[in-house]
Amino acid sequence: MKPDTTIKEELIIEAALNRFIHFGFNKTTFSEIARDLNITQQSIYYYFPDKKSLITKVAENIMASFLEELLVKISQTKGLVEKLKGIVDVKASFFEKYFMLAIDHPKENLRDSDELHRFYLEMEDKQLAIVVSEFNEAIERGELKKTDADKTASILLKALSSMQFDYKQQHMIPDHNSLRELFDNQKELITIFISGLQNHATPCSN
Amino acid sequence: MKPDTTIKEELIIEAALNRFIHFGFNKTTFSEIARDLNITQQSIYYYFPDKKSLITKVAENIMASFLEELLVKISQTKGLVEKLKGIVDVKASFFEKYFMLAIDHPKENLRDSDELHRFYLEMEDKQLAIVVSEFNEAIERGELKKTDADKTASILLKALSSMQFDYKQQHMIPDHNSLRELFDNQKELITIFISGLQNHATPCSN
DNA sequence: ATTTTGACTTTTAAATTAAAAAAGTCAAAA
DNA sequence: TTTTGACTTTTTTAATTTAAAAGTCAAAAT
Repeated sequence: MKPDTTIKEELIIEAALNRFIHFGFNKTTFSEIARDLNITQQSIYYYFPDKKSLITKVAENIMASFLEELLVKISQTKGLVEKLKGIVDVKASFFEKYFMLAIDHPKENLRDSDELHRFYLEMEDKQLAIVVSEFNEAIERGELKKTDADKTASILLKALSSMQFDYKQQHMIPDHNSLRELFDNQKELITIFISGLQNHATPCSN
Repeated sequence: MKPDTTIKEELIIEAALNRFIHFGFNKTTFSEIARDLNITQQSIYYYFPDKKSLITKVAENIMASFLEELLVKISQTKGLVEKLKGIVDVKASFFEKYFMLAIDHPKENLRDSDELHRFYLEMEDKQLAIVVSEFNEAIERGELKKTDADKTASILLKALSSMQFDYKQQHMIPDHNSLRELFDNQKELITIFISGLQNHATPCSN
């Protein structure tokens, strides 16, 4: 049975997340979170030593559920291309839900804490690791010719990331249609890219 | 024979370019350019109505020589992949020379004039057009299977652009080695991508 | 004892203002 | 026709203030 502290902590995390989703990290204050919970802002300090640690905790939660969904999706699909497209789908749904955390307030955006930045890089690493392992499995299945999975996966991810949503060019809020187009392009790229790796593997080459 | 005005105009453009290369558009003033030419800043206004028009003129010159080099390079290489890699080379050399114009001063960077922005988009269009036409010619040569050249070229360029140098992440000045790695990655992507197109386009679905 | 809070200090961000520098104008001189 | 000195206007930058949020702590409440 959960101790009281843990429950309260989770309530705070939940309330914070709700604020963060709508207003971003920097535009959310402790007193706002506290007001939502009918407590005083000082109480939060009993559970979290500072704002950074609360933000980190929230980010960790999101990332964990992201990775979880990713793995579920991959396990539910067959074939390398379909698995990779599945990754795009998961990314798409998370982006639509949490893009405000990436955008935050336009001007503020660059000053994320070192911690958060380290975190972000860690995430990229994990994604890369997942894709690499899928590549290797595809090679074992004979679905893909032998390649330097590390290098190839890294190139693919970089290529996809370049297609990422650019919050500076667009008008603040990403609209559903251009996001859809973006993710469709990513999927198309995956198809061509993997086909390129397969080379003669297709049974119907002339 | 060139009239005097044209010569002087070109001198100003040249001097401005030299300043721009080192300090960017925003950190360069008319009086600095004038000082370099031993004239007063007001004289520049005789040739250019305002700063924007001088910048535009300089940018036009660079872009023109860029496109020129691009076409030369393409005409000198054989085979779609080699031509595309040639494009990367030209882009690389121009970037190394003119990256300051893209970076400018970090904070100032976002406020380029509308004109310059339109210009930039125009350049992207032209590049796309070139790649599309190379795709079509490759198809005619039988080097490539029939595809929607427009769409495919656009996906390739987007994928490549994502791999672009990100001046916010790095530490200001792009170092030669990481640029080299970047452009090598771009070339690798091109190889895989085109290879993918060569056996992908046929409707051989299972 | 654990948790919460009021009263407080410190830090950081936002707004205001003042000063400086650059952009741009124009009539007169070269 | 081209250049310049003397000028005004606009934009940047820096300095100052103000407000708000972050963070501390001892006392009160549960």
